[in-house]
Amino acid sequence: MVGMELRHLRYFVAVAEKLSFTAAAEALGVAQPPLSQQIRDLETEIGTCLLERTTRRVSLTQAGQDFLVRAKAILHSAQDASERAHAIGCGSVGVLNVGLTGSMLAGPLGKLIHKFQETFAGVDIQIHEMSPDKQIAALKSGQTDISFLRTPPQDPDLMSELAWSEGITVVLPKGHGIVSDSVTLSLLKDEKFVFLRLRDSLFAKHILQCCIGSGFYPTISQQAVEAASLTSLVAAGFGVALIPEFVAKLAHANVTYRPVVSPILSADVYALYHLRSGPMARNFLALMRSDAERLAAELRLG
Amino acid sequence: MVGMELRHLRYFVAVAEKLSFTAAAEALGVAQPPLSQQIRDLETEIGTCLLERTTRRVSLTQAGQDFLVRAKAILHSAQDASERAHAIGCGSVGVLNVGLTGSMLAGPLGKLIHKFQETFAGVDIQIHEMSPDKQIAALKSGQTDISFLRTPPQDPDLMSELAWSEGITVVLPKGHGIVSDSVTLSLLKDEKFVFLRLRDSLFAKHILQCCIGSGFYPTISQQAVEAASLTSLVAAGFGVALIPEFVAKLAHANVTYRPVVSPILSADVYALYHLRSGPMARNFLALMRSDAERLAAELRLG
DNA sequence: GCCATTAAGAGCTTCTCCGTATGAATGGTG
DNA sequence: CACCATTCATACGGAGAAGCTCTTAATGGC
Repeated sequence: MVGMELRHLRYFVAVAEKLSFTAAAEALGVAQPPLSQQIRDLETEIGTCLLERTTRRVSLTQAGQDFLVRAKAILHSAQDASERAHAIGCGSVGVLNVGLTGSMLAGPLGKLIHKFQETFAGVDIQIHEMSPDKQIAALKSGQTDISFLRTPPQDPDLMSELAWSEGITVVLPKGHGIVSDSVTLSLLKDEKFVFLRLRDSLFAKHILQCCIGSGFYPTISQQAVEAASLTSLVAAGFGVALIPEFVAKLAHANVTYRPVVSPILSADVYALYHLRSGPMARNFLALMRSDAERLAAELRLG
Repeated sequence: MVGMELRHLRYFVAVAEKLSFTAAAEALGVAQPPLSQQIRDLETEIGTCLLERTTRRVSLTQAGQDFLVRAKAILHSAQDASERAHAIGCGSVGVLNVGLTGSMLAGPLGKLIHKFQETFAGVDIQIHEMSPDKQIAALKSGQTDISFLRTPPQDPDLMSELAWSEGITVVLPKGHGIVSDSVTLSLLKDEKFVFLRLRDSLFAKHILQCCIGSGFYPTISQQAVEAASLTSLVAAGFGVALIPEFVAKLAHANVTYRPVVSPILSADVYALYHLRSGPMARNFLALMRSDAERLAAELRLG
């Protein structure tokens, strides 16, 4: 005999619980002789009798009683391990680490995460707020599974996919001279601007390029780290700011918002994931894609 | 595939720990192609990939990492269950319930139990003091595995075996007229006797028969339940007593002991055990037999 | 670009697990 | 008391699975 197998345990447990070889054989869907043979093999392997049998009665030895408990536990563990691995393989169990910047949750991501948690109740979503460069490093090291950025990096290990597009909104201090419902970028060329810190924020660089594209280099009066701070700085009189549409959802009493209608600016958000990202990230992306219509509709509504 | 087997787990753990099919195959003593096949079968059975493999590198998926931990635990449990059952089957692990009367430990039984505990360190000996009839009931119900009595009962389920023989000692109150080093039973025919309660004690009945056999019916002044009480009653002046030799080891200041030399009386102690007693009881009996010479020598020395 | 290494596939062999037929033992019943 | 029914063990043959050898495809290093 080369070794004990789970089949031996399954057979033994059946016999031990029925206290009958014939009844156990029927329950197992095998004939009685091979069952007897397998039990015999098991006893030989272990080196002790597990069952006392006469032709009329089957009973457990002390060793058999102890082994029965353990065999059942082992079979249960095996079943559990199999189901668990399957669930992890399907992405329906585990921890999904999501990297994002603090200002990202104001957009559609919140609803997406909520929907994902409803669909995959076994998955625990951990949100990690971090700066864009940290996000990329975390993705590459495996600390996070998926990340949301406004500008995807060039990296052969990382895949990027457009998650959603937002319009860009200008934030004006209350009582500002511009009163039209919408503005053009060039209209703002003489304003002072509040920017996110150009060193850190790819989004800020993008806005800067848009301004240059509209024929002016913006005067930057102040730089901030957190996107939510921009609105407060505008309210404090430091100038105006260009922010992603959904960040403007965070209403502020002392400012007014105006959509930018020319040029048509977009603040794209990309989902980033590793080439060998797990099934949970794939599920998240799949849900995101299937949810694209809802996001698009929400975008049209503003 | 009919079901997962421990073989699959053994193979998977080998591959997962070596991160190489060829190295794992060599370690397992099988060829590489069947190993690949078995892993593939396992993945099909579970319903998810456990290993990511290229022709140059093997790595674990998340599901594989989780499954590896559980598979190792299962294999360990199986090994442990097997070894444990073997140990119980050998009688080297478990609880041995010994029934005896309180006065029995004064003899060679103490040393025997001590020696058994040294030999079978995994066995926990539980001593149950109870009256003879309770001992028999306990044996038959399985509450005890082995019991020590001075007269074996007639019962088809119970086996008895002579454990040891003691001489019989007469206990005299200090200053008693008999001063010779040894006495004959008939010399005591006019004494008052302290007996164990005849209703309970088979030993007392035996002594009574011996007296009758020596031509007199003893005058019983008092009956006791505990053998150790006999000596105290003699010291208190209730008469003389006939007790097993080893009980006389419990010295008492106000009495003297004299061996009975005629007739040669013996107080036999029998080991009782159930027909289907476990291996621990068998081991105990085997040790008792192999120890018989030592006991006999001790008996000769008195 | 070639070679070494590694995993996977094909075909065949061996082993073992299982089913049928049969035997032996025991407990109940007429 | 003998018979019968039930139950477990044994014997043997066949189907299927596991394993081995040979070979192929793919990848990383030189």
